[in-house]
Amino acid sequence: MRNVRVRMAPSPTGSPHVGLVRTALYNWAFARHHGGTFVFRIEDTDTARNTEESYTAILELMRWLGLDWDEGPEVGGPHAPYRQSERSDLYAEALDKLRASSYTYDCYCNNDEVDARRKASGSKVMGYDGFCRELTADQVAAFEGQGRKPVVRFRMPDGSVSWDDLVRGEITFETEFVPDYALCRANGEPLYTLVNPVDDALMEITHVLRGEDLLSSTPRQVALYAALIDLGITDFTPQFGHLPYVMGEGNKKLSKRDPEAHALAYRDNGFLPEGLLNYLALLGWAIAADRDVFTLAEMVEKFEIGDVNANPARFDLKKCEAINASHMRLLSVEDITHRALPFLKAAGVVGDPVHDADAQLLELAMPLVAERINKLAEAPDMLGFLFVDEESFSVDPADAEKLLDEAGKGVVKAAHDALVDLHPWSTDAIQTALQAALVDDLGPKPRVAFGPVRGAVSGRRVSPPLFESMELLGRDRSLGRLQRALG
RNA sequence: GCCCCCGUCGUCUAGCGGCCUAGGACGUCGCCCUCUCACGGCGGUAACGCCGGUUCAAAUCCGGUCGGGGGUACCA
Repeated sequence: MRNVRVRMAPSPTGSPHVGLVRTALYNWAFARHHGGTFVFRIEDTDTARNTEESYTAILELMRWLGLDWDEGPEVGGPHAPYRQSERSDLYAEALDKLRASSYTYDCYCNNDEVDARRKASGSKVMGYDGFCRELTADQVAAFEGQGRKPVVRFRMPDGSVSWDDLVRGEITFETEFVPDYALCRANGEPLYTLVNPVDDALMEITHVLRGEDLLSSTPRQVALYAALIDLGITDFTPQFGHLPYVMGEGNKKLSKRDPEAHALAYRDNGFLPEGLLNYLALLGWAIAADRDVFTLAEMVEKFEIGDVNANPARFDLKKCEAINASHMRLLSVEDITHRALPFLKAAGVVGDPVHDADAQLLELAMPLVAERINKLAEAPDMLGFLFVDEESFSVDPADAEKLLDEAGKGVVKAAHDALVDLHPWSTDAIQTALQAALVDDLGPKPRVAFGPVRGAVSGRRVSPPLFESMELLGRDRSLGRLQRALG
């Protein structure tokens, strides 16, 4: 078999979509599994819709995910450049060859004329009717005389076109239902229909793994490939595999309007790239009957395109979070600390750069929270109370109301009294003292007894373990906060 | 309308003729653990769209039907 070469070819329009990530992942995993080449190409021929922001976001996304490409923007390669906007001469050349052949013809029709003819003929096929297929020189002269500029149309062959889809098996289209299509605009600008197959051919792409939405354009490409081969532009047709959609709520494709659709938002919300990727991999593929959590390396080892499911998958944020949480559990405390740092800095929990004292405290505190957060972005809320200045410290108003009523204050007072002369100030000693003072003497259930203390000290109803937290906070600050809660 | 794709628990899936009174995961419900939360443990809930056919035997193969999705551009 020829060396595997696959590509991801996004259009830089809008904010990158999770469906794009899934497609990129499958291509990447396929390439890595087969020891092939992963090409990254930017399809920015539609100048009206492309933006530089989107282009930058896609690169940033790929880098964050760790889906490295062997050829493409910023890394170059033998088929550079990899942005279609910089490859115009290549398309012009291919178009010239096509135009000089009988595979295409110049077409002078406009939409209204085509519509009118269809209405008159009663044809059920919607697209172009082939009117200009056999124009005489006189007819061409007449159109030119009217100042019309032609588009170049590909002449679909008679009969049928079929291919063995890598995920769906044999697919056949009768070409009577696949109208002749334009390869470029009348102003000469090449269209996707030309540019995409030509680049795949030039870049020697062997397997085209793309979204199901391109399924119906595949017969056109297969037919075009025959022409490209005949014209010596390439010498083989790639294999195609059409991946199922990633759906949103209801029965529609996950759209850019859905917040879950935006890939970079997962990074900003504290997801791990390995968590997102693992979840997305599950949308259409399974590593085993009884396993959901795996590493990228394991995926590379096991990924077969033939195992990909053909039916569309609904995106489920809950499961995505659960898979992410599993990956959090796989990380060392040091790793989580390192990765949570940007979130802690952004929230102002620690400074940037981090002071030595904060770094030390973080090292002690992180083990307490690492296993109780499911996303990195949850770290600041859990840790903030340890780092905040006493002047800025405050108890969450809603939690204060629940925890620090009259009874709660009684508990806090008792806790303060029990701890004021405590030595040493250690987790064990604090726990023993509070247990004796609050539970054994006053009698309430532990959860009732420790709640108000937790609120007074951490400022929240939910916090890292109380006694450990108080040890880290130190005697003065702990007692001070208890005192404050009483006032 | 026409063409194409798809159809297993609420969701993602395993299943590729007998191992299936259909397995796992998320969700959900109950219980346990417990200083809160999270983790963890145990148990429950819940699916082969429908109708025919092939076969000793069908979730698995075939046909039809219904349902969902996509395409039908001088968008990609």
